[in-house]
Amino acid sequence: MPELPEVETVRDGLARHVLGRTITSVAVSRDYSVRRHTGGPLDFSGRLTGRRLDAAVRRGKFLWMLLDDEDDALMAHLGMSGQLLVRTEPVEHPHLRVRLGLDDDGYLDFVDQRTFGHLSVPDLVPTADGAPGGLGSDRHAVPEPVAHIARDLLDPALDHDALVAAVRRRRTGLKRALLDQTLVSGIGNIYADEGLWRAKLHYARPTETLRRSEVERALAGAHEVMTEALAQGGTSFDALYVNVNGASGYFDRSLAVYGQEGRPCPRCGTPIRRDEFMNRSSYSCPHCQPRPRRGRF
DNA sequence: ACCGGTCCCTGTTAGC
DNA sequence: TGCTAACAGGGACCGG
Repeated sequence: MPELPEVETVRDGLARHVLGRTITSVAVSRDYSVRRHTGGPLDFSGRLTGRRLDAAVRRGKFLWMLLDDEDDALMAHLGMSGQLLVRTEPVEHPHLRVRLGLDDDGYLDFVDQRTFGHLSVPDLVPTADGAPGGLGSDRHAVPEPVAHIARDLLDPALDHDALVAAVRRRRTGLKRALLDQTLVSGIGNIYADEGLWRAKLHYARPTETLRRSEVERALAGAHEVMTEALAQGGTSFDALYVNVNGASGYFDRSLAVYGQEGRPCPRCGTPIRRDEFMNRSSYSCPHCQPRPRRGRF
């Protein structure tokens, strides 16, 4: 599934391929894919037709394109299986949900197998801290639905010390905190597990008992995995999501614990364990990441 | 204000 | 072989 590095790759691809293009037509083939747009599918199409795509911006896994320097934007969340594909021809696709026709006779297609992703055209609101809304634009504004989403680890305007302090003020498990979008955005299940393994910390460590240095290690671990994934996967915009299941080459080669139940830990050889966690899975090394006596899940 | 549980979707895979 | 159930998971939402 697209995690932050993949979304950043898409953002970069949009910035290089469709910036400055004007939308000439909008076709919504699945209403559910625009369910977050308040005015419905017709309003969605109406608000986009004739608009120029001016900048591609990202915060966490939210992505948006500014429209004509005005106070709204085309916003996308790719969910688990969403893809934004730049086409020169109207290619048929079984999971095509929205197609934007562009004034260079090309297309921007939103393809989404599992339809957890969505598009909308929300209004922009000023950022609370007066800094740029995200990566890709200097404009101090974000789409309204993104206003409560925290900055991510790759954001230059992220207040790192404040984040560490906020995590330690929480009374929850460490992994829950890492996944909490209102604390820090863009860390998904895979990156949380991989980051915690690098930091040698168990996911259920209670946040209120963590040392500052331990929180910093956990964040550094997640940052490291993201940076490496970005460096390896960030070159081919069109080919990135050819595999619908989202398994990029990076994940095939580089995962230490995620999905590796029973396989040896790359560091110590102990078989990786899998636990039920928040109705999904957590993978960790029983030796490198000892379970706390009183864990918070 | 904070915290944790539930649900939304659909294609693939595992199991009977 | 054909069916069902489990699984993948970010974020909105809701109740405590």
